[in-house]
Amino acid sequence: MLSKKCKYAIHALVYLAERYQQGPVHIQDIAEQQHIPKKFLEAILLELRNAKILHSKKGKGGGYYLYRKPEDVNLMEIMRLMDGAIAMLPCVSLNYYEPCEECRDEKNCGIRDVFIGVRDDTLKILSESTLAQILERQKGERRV
Amino acid sequence: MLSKKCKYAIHALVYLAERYQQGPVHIQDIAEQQHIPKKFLEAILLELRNAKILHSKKGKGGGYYLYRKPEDVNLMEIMRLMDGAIAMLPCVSLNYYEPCEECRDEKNCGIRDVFIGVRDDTLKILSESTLAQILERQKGERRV
DNA sequence: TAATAATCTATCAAGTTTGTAGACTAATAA
DNA sequence: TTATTAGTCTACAAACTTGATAGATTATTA
Repeated sequence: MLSKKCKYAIHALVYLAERYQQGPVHIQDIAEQQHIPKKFLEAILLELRNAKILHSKKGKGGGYYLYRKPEDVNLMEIMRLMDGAIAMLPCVSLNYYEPCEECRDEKNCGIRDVFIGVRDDTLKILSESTLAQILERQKGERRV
Repeated sequence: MLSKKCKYAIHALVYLAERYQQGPVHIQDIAEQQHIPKKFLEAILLELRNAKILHSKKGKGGGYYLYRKPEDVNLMEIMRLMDGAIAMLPCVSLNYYEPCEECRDEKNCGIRDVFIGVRDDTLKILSESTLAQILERQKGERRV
């Protein structure tokens, strides 16, 4: 399950993607519209800023805005940033690999094979799911 | 990530699948061989028993044994039993559905669509991954 | 009926997640 | 230059979840 932190991050980013190239949006605004505790959101936005996904502007008229194009930000990256590994087992994680304590013979582990498959399918979808795509789908569905 | 509980369950079941139709195996044996805290394992096996995946026999010469054939026990069922929902968002879970607090318009949610895709791919693999298959792969790989 | 091994209840320690408070810093506009 | 605005940073705490343990009880079998 995604953490609340990660869900908040995704919602905030979609919100900012809708306002791409329309100047800085301030935290308060995002927090209220997306029902996210402001102080918690601050920490999240800061992380996204450090990851070069967002930029910020201080002072009056300041706020956060998307640094990259909405088509260049995908859910794989966001989820790794917020929640860490996407894989279901540490021993199949690409970015957060750790050997399984239980496992004494990783190469001959039949369980591992299953989760390599799950990981690959999951990463494929998540890496192809960009903010632009999410916006596109929402608009598309609204017309129905 | 899978919980330790779930990993323990899978390992214990694979262990019992290797000893299918060879009489009851007692907890102590499984716990030692798979390096699982005995008392914790007790609770896990009990749950698996209540789910009709295992049976048990009390008294001397007693223990646990697989109730169904190894090809009739898949990881989807085990994971749901141990960890609950497999989906990454409550609003796309088939067995543990809950509306997302954040979401005000579930049908037009572009985020949701992504995770429906992830869920479907994941469930497909997990439901096809049976204890028999896991054993098969391990044996196959050992020959190499 | 003694020994064995599963069953049940209760509890606890540790870690993680979520949320809050307040001081500090940079930018802007008057 | 100064007041105001709004992001930045540090620290913390409540709530929840996970992982693990202890001990009494019950059923079975030799």
